[in-house]
Amino acid sequence: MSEWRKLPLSLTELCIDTTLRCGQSFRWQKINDEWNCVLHGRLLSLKQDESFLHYKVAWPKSSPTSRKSAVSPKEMGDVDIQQGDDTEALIRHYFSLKHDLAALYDQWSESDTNFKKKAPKFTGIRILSQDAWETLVAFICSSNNNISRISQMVHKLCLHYGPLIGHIGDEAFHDFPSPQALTGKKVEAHLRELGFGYRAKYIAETALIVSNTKPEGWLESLTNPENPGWAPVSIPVRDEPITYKKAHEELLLLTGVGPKVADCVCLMGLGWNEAVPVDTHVWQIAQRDYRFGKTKTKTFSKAMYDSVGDHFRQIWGPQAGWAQSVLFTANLKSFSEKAGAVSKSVDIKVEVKAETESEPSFIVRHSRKRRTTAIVEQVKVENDEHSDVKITGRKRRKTRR
DNA sequence: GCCGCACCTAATCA
DNA sequence: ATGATTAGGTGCG
Repeated sequence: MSEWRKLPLSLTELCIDTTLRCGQSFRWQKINDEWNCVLHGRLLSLKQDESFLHYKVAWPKSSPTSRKSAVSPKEMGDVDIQQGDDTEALIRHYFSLKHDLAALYDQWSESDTNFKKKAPKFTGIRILSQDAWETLVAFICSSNNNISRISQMVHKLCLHYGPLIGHIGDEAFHDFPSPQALTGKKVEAHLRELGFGYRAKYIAETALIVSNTKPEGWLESLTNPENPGWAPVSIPVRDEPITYKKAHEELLLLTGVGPKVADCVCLMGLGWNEAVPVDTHVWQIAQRDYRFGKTKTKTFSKAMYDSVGDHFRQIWGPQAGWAQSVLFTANLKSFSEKAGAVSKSVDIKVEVKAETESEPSFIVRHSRKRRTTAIVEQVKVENDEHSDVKITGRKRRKTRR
């Protein structure tokens, strides 16, 4: 393993402790004070202080034969002499360091008072630029699931199907398996045994589709050209230039990929910064803090999904996905000061809005020209979350009914 | 297009 | 203690 190297970086620009735990990547392991993960064929260790990100690398002794595409021959060839340079570039790419995070926080705070209020306690949260295939599979695992179990599942995928890269102590570290590695006949049954549940089928089928029915580099061809990926893959030429909408749409054709998973892949794996994955948490945030009302129906329709994303893109602009991840993290139980310290929102009564309030309501437009169903009504919320009541003492509790 | 339901699993809640 | 609910949803009818 190389010696420690360092990169000047403030905690405001990047906080790895938050960014690596907030449900973007499920593969980093914290051992003592160091974060470890295999990235593009090498074992990377990170630690951070106020002014620097420290890193070191370990390459496998013999090149892994199981995954040629993971590491280019060129990289493997001269790692001995220039691994340091290459790895710094990888880190800058992985953490999307080309974007000025402080400037973005300022911008979002200016256009959104709720963001301005929540963000100061959650600085340094960035969107990672992860491998598209890994992001796709990890988020197929995420449906109806929690971070802890998703992490276990992803770990099992690497352990059983990914190339071994190195050890830390007696712990083995594997890279993420290629699509081809997951196309075996017994993969679905095996994954079920490993506790993947109904997601076993989604993963096996998606691996088959990507590996056998799509041209080489198809997934990568959905990448935002402004934010190219790391791995040097040759990308098939497209008829039309790729757009966020098009990438999203193509991902939906895969098994186990709905709008939410597609947006996770767009945002964290394909460089589409405007993608806003709307999950149960983000829906809660939209209802509690952005005047989306409660709905009569139990399930969340595609129209509602699009409506929430569009609203946030309107407020936060072309990097809406980045802003979303900050509020998302602020809303995660595991990140609130103490479990239960987060006040619950007041129960909102929703009646179909009778009065024409000054506030616009959210209207869902059908794909054609008719504006029809008002699915999401704005609602008057007296949200003391937003009031200027100051509570200095201990946990505050909201009024319950 | 919308809606409700089943789906694997494990932890947490009432 | 045990059933319901929740956890970063999706496919199907």
